[in-house]
Parts: sequence; structure tokens; C-alpha cells
Amino acid sequence: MVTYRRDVDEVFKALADPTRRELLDALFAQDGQTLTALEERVPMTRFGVMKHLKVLEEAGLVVSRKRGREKLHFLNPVPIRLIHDRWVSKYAEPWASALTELKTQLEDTP
Amino acid sequence: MVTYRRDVDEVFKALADPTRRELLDALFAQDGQTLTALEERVPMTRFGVMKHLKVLEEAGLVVSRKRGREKLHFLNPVPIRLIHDRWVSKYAEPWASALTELKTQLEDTP
DNA sequence: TTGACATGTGACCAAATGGTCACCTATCGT
DNA sequence: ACGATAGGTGACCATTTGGTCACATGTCAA
Repeated sequence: MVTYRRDVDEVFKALADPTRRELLDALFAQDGQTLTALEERVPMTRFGVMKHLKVLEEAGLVVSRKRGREKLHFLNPVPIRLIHDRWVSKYAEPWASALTELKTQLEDTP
Repeated sequence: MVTYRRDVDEVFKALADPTRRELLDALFAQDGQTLTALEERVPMTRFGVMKHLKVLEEAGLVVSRKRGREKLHFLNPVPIRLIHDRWVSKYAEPWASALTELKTQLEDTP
């Protein structure tokens, strides 16, 4: 089994950029796209996309594979699942709605 | 009902900093803390903490309320729940394990 | 084999970010 | 009233980040 113990911080930082989230969405829609294919999805030169893909790869959110002169990119949802399980779920539990009530009350308090 | 249509991007960006996640954790552990109380939780001056709290407030992750000369800070989990429902869950679904298999196979391919 | 195509590298730049500080206002307790 | 306490503002600085470009390598197809 490959090790998924990459830094949680890297994943959060990788997800913080809207372009990178768009790239993930593009791979979600169609996995295994090349750099030039992804380039067309986003208002940016090839070089910008390359940098973003590098960040995504280092965070483990994207894995790639070379086929001839092309580089195919694949979405890896595991890090997202990890931060979901270890972090997001803690705050997104059902009882959140109770806190929502509290917040509403507080904001209505003069 | 208060409007929760804040920008998703702001939430992701707010969550991208480890100090800010620590502050959220601190509020998760004990809600309604003052600035000086939170200051002690983090290796940073008061001013740095103020900036981080401002980012968290603007993202809607923290709401505050003044009590005399103090400012009380409260965690608002709703934005996290929103990005969970609208974004994270899409990638963190059960079938993610199937993709994990695929990724492993790809990485093992020479 | 040669030209077009897909990707990679390093330098470079502007803007955003994270953090500190001097100074200021407001409120509390006595 | 007065010192101490809690918080706020704006300037300032170093570093990181997002993006581009010139140039270079590897690969395909005729």
C-alpha cells in the first residue's frame, strides 16, 4: 500500500486556490487528461497550469503517468477523504444545526 | 435566517492556514474565547491572531460579540458543512476506495 | 530525418500573505 | 479620577504565491 501520510497542510493549501479546484473538477469529469487538455479548461498559460498541477501532485491529490510525450493526470481523492474524516467531519456533524441556531441568536442580539 | 452565501473560496483560503485551523480547534474545544485567551494558544503576538481572526470572521467561520471591553469569539461550523456538502462529499464518497485501487495500480506500473 | 508537438526548467516579476510594532481608544476596578 | 487591561489601526517588512516567458528536451509522424 502506498503511503498516504502526506501533510494535511499541503492538502488544505492545495485546495485553497480556485484554479486548482477547477483542475480537480476537470479531472473528476474526465480522468487521465493531459496538460494541454487541462490548459484549455482554465484561463492561463500552460506554465501556470503546470505549476498548479505540481502543487496538486505534491499534495497527493493528483497522480500522473507518462505515455509517450504526453503526461496523463489522474485524480486521487484519498487526501480529500482523509481531511474529511480527520478534520471536516468533526465540524460538519449533524449537531452543527444546533450551533447554527445559537449563531443566529447571537447575531440577532443587539 | 441569516445568509450563508459567502464565498466558498474565502472559506477554503481561511482553512489553508494552520494557525487559523488551530484557532478553530481552540474554539471547538471551548467556545466564546476572547482575543487574549486565544493569543496564548498560538506562538504569535496579539496582532497576528487578530489578523487571523479577521480572516476567519470574513469567511463566516467565526462570529463575535462584544462584552464590555472584551470580544468573544464563537465557532460557526456552517461554512465547513457547506463545503462538505457541496464539494468534499463529491470526492469523499465510498467509491473513492475503488479509485484508490486504480491509483495504486497506476503507480506500480513501470 | 525533420518539423511539429508535448512537456520541462529557471529566471523573473507583481501581488498577496503572515507577522511585527508604535500608537490609540475604550472599559474596568479601585 | 486613574492606572491597568482589552482591543483596534495603519504602517511596515520579508516571504510566498501566481503567473509569464525564453529556451531546451524528448517524441511522434510522414
